[in-house]
This record gives sequence, C-alpha cells and structure tokens, in this order.
Amino acid sequence: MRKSAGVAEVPQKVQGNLPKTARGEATRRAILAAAERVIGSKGYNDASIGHITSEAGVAQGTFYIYFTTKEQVFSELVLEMGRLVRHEIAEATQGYENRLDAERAGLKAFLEFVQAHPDLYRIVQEALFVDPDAYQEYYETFAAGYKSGLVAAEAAGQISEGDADTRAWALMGIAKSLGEQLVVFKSDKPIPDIVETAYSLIERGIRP
Amino acid sequence: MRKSAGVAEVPQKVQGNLPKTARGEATRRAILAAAERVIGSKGYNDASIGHITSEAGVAQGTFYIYFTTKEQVFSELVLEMGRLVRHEIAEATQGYENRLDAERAGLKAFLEFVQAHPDLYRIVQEALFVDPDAYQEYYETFAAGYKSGLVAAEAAGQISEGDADTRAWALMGIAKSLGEQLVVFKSDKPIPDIVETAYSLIERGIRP
DNA sequence: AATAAACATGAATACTGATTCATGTTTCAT
DNA sequence: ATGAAACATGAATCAGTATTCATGTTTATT
Repeated sequence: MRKSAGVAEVPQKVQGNLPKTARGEATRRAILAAAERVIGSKGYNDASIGHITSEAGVAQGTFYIYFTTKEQVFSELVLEMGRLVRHEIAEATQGYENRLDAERAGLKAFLEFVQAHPDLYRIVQEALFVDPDAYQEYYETFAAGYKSGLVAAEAAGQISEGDADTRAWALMGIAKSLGEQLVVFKSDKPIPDIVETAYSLIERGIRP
Repeated sequence: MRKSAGVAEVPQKVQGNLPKTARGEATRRAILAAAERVIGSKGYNDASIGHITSEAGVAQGTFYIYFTTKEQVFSELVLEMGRLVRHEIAEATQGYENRLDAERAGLKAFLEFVQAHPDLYRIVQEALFVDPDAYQEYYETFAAGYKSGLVAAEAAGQISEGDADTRAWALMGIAKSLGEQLVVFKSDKPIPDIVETAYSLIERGIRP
C-alpha cells in the first residue's frame, strides 16, 4: 500500500509538505523540537496540538502545514531517536576490534545517551501503543545490527558459541533495563559502576 | 493525602464501592475481565467505557457502581498482573535450593506466563504512561524480591560477588526483553531454546 | 409480604481537542 | 516592483467519550 500504480514517487520517508524556504525550514524544526519536549514530558495523549504549537511559538493551524496528523510528528520523533542512538553507539564503539571491548563502550554510551535524553527514551517506549510499526522498526533495526556484530565476533572466535538472535535480545534487554532504572526510576548510581557490574556479567557470560 | 484525620479506615487498596452481594460480585468481575481484554487489545485510550461495558454485557452506568474512574480499573489490572506474575514465579522456583537452578526455572516460567497473557503484558507496559505509580510499584516490588534472592545466594557462595541491585535489573531486563520478543515481535522460537541460550549466558555470568 | 438497600439502566451532560478553512502576510524569482 | 507561491493565522467545526443522574428492578432481611 506504499506506492500507487505506475507513477514514480519520491523516495522520501516524510509525509506532509516539506518546507521550501529557510523560513519554513525553521518553523518545521521548531515544531518538531517543541513536540519532543511536550510529548516527552506530558505523554502522547495529554500533549495537545495547542500545547505543541504554543511551545513552538506558532499558531495552531501552522502545525498542519508541515504535518498531516498528530501521529505523524510522533513517528518522526521515533525515527529520529533511532538514528541518534545508533549513531551515538556506532561512534562510541568505533575502533575497538574486540567485540567485548566494544560491548562495554557501547553500554556506557547508551546509558549516557539515555540519561541525556530522557524525553526521547519515553517517546520510544510510548510508540508501542501509539505507533507500533515505528516501535518495531526501531527495535528490529537495532537488534539486527547487534546480531550481526555477534555473529561476526563468534566467527572470529572472540566470543563463545550461542544463538546470536537470542543473545542480541538479551543484551539489548540488559541495556534497556539499566537505562530505565536510570531515567524512570531515577537511580543515582554512577554510570561507570553500573557498567562495571553489568559488563562483568556480560563478559563472563559470552567470552570464549 | 491518603487518610483523613482521626477516623480509622479500611486497610484495603480498592477504591469505589465493593459489591455486597453475589450478583454484584459477578458483575464487577465481568467488568474487570472485559477491561483486561479491551484495554489489552485496543490500548488504554482507544478502550472506551462503552466498549468495556458492552463487552461485559452491562450498561455504561454500571461501570461507575464499581469503579470511580477509567484509570482505576486500569490500576487494578496492573496490580493484579503483579500478583499473578510473582505468584507464578514463586511457584515455579519453589524447591530449588540452588539459585542458578531457580534462575533457569524462573525464566522459563516467566516466558510461559507472558506468552499465555500477552494482554496483561501490554497493560503493564502502558502503565508507565497511564499510571506511573502503579508501574513503579510493579517493577520495584519485583526488583526488590530479585535482589534479596541474589544477596542470599551470594552469601551462600552460590554465585560470584557483584552489586545485587544492578544485577537484579540486568537479569530482569533479559527476561523482559525476551518476553517482548515473544509476544510483541511474535517470535516463534521455542521457549526451551530461548531459555537454554539465555541461561547459559546468565549462568556463566554470575556463577562463582 | 413488605421494605430498604443493592444493583442496573441508558439517555443527557459537559468538555476536550484534532482538524479545517477563509483570510492575511511574507518570500522569491523574474 | 510585482505576482505567485509559501507561509502563517486563529476562530469555527465536529466528533468522541468520560461521567452523572433520575428512574426502575432485584435481592436480602424481617
């Protein structure tokens, strides 16, 4: 149901009119940023278009120049979050040729990112109810990357044998849960300590 | 703001009128069961009182005889879920005097439970947005139990040393994530296989 | 059998909030 | 400089739905 017959279409993912001037560009960005703050703090349902536009400093109708529905801004935020997290972790694990070292660095980067962006974290969680497809894509993309890393590491003899898929989900679960403890349950445990304990478990758990 | 001054109050947690006859008892139960199905499948916001009562086969007004607000049924479902899960796991880990054996049995029981009650699983997740207090209580209660088990096992020399709190959240995260893969991402991987892989990771991760 | 308390009904209330639209204002290519 | 396209406005529309309430029915107790 993505393409209508015959006509070649834009390969973009965004719906709604994209801005065509610098002014429009700025406005769209302002709305998106406001949506992140408002939805992140109040939740999807309590975040009204009115709240978002007033936070962005524009009129209510302006919202619909750039987005077709409330749900659409939300999806866009989830996509953005995915790109950001993957980028952050890729950055942090750059240059480690040993999987286990990369694992530790990735966990640390993830926790730091989550602590710095509690809003986006909540938004992704809420996507399970607001936009299940976006939620699935987020985690499946993440899991796929994780899995292929594990497969490679196993082939290189850097970790023991074991089903990479289940391992990927288990390791993601550890990170997600520790991140949640940090931002949802407001733990004040220092990140390095958390990483030490968790990494020790992981390292023993999957080393050759 | 829980108690008004002076007067002794009921030590119960439930709000709203409790039924006083068998008939009322049955009606209340029917509404609760309907709420579980409807909220579990449509999500909190799309599940209207009308949907719930019609699913329960009663009039809309009847809802307010037993519950004060829509949020209240929801909270009650979350509480029920917590009791059920803890009971299930306590049952399953009964009789193992070794923590590691108990760990494996608990993981298996959890995954089986989640697969059998996908609705309740989603409800607990949604609680983060609908009723954060209930959500926190759910996980903190769970984590506290987990942690004390780990502390005891460590004292008994059944597992290696390590911060029990962080370990508890990490292990909970593994279970939660694998459960999610099962019911949200509809994986068809057999539970015993999942348990084998995950347990192997955990066992190596925390054994003495 | 009679009466009060419980229980049940469903239409009416009351409000919220997403989306539309007719009307202006600004930007930009020519 | 000027007209068309972009952009912006905010009041009005429109629908959904949580909660209330006046009225009726059932149950338990005497």
